[in-house]
Amino acid sequence: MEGLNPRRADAFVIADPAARRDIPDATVARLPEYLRALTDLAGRGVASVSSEELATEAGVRSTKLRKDLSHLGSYGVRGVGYEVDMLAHEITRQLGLTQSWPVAIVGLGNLGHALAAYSGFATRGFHVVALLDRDGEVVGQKIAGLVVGSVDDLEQVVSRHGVAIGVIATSASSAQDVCDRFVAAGVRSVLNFAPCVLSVPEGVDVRKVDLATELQILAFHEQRKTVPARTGLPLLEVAP
Amino acid sequence: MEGLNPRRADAFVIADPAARRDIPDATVARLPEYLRALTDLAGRGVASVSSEELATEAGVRSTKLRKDLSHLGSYGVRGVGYEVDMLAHEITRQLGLTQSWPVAIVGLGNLGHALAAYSGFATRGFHVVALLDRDGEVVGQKIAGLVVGSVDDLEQVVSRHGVAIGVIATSASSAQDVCDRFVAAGVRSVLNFAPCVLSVPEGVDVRKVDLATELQILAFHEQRKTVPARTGLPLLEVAP
DNA sequence: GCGACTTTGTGCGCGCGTTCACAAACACCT
DNA sequence: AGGTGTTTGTGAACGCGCGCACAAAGTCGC
Repeated sequence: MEGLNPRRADAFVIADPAARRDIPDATVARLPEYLRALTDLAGRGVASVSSEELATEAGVRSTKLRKDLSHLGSYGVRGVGYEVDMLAHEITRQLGLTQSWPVAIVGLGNLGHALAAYSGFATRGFHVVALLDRDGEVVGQKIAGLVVGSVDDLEQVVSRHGVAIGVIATSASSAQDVCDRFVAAGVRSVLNFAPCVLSVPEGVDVRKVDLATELQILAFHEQRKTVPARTGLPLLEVAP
Repeated sequence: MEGLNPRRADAFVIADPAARRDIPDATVARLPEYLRALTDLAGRGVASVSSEELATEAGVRSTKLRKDLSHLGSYGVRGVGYEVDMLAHEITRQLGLTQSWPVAIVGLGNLGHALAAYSGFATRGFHVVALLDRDGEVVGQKIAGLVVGSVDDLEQVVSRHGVAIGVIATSASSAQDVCDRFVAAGVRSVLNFAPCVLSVPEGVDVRKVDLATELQILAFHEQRKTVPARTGLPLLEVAP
C-alpha cells in the first residue's frame, strides 16, 4: 500500500503512517475482535469488506470501527472498503502478534486444565511453553502434550523459555505469591483468573478475568428485568 | 431467601433509601469486586472498614469507591467507616443475589467442563441446574454431579428449571444457534465464551468472555514495552 | 473525461465516568 | 458541652470516548 498513496517525499520512510501514535485503550480492547472478524471473513473467502459489513461482524457501529481503524493509519480505500488480508495483517502487527508469545500457566485445577487444552491460544498468537502446579499429585502428569512441572521451578522456566505472559489459575490464596515470583523473574504481563486483586509494581500489566463477576453483573440486570418496580408497594417517589 | 427481603412491607418501609435510582454501568461492574473484598474481610473477622481500606482491598481509589457506594444509598458512618456485614448484605441485595440463580451450561468441551466444576459459581449466588451437549459421546456422562443432557432438550430444561442465565461454551459455529434457542425459551441473560458475536433482540443481555482477546490486549502492551522503537529503521524520534 | 455515487476519514459536540476539593456528620477527648 | 480529629458523601471540573455530520477521495457509468 505504500506505493499507492505516496504523493510526495518517497525518499523518506513513508511506511508507518501514523505509526507510533498512541492508540486509545478502548480501541486496543476492540482490535482483537476486529481481527477475529477479519479472520472469519478471510476463511470464508471474502477479499474485501466495507466498514459497515465488518462492523456488523464485530458487533459495533461502523463509525466506531472507522474511528478505531483511523488510529492505526489509513488502510481503507474510499468508495470501496478494506482489503481483508491487508487489514488483518496490519492489526496483527499492531497487536504484536507477528510473533507467537510464550505463555506459562500456573495452577492446573479445573480451569487451568481447560486453559492448557484451549486451542484458541495456539491459533491466535500464543503458545503454552510450561504448566506448573504446587500439588505433587499433579506434577508429572501430562496435559495437552506437556508435562506439568513444579511451581518451585518457576523462575527457571521463565528464563529458559523467555515467558512473556504469565497466566494465574491458582486459588486466590496462592495468586499473589505466584504473581510476585512472575514479576521477580521478569514477567511484565499477567492474566489473572483467581478472584483476588493482585498488586504489582509500575510497568507490569495485569488483566483479570472473573467468571463469577460476569454472572453477577448479568444477575443485576436480570433482577431489574424480572422485578420492574421492586414490589407492589408504593415506593417513595422522590422527585428530583 | 424470599423471606429475608419480603415484598410486602408494612406500608412504611423506610428501608430502600435511594432504592431504585439507576446505578451507572461502570459502578455495577465494580460491585461484584467490592462484594468479594467484603466477603474476604468478613471471613477474616473484620467488622468495620474505612473506604480507604476497602478500596485497597478491591484495587480502586477510595474516592471512586465512595462515589460508587453513594449510588446505593448512605450506608457508611462518617468518622468511622462501613460495617462489613451490612454493606455486604446491601450489595448482595442490589445485585439480586439474595436468591440463587439457576444456570444452564451448553457445550462441555474443555472449558464447559471446567465451568461445570467451578466452585465459585455455587458460592457466589448461582447454581448449575443443567449441562447440555450436542455430542452423543458426552451426553449421559456425569460431570460435577450432574448428568449431561442432550441439547435437543434445551427448551424443556429451561422451562422446567426456570433457567435465568444461559452459559454458552460451545464452538463459535454453534453459539448463535444455541443462543437463539435460549432466547426463544425465555432466557434473557447470556454469558458467551465462544469467540463470536451473538445477535439478540432488544431486552436480552449478552456478556462475552474471550480468553484469547485478553491475551492479545496484554500482547499489545507487552510489545510496546519490549520494543520501545519499532525495529532497526530510523523512526522519527518525536521527543516527548 | 466528467458527473454521479459510494465509502472512508475526521472535526466537533455531548454525555459518561473519574478525580479533586470540601462541607457535613460523627466519635472521642477534655 | 465544646473543640478536635477523622471519615463519609457530593458538587464541580476535567478528560475520554462515542456518535453525528460532512468533507475528501476514490470507483463506475456513459
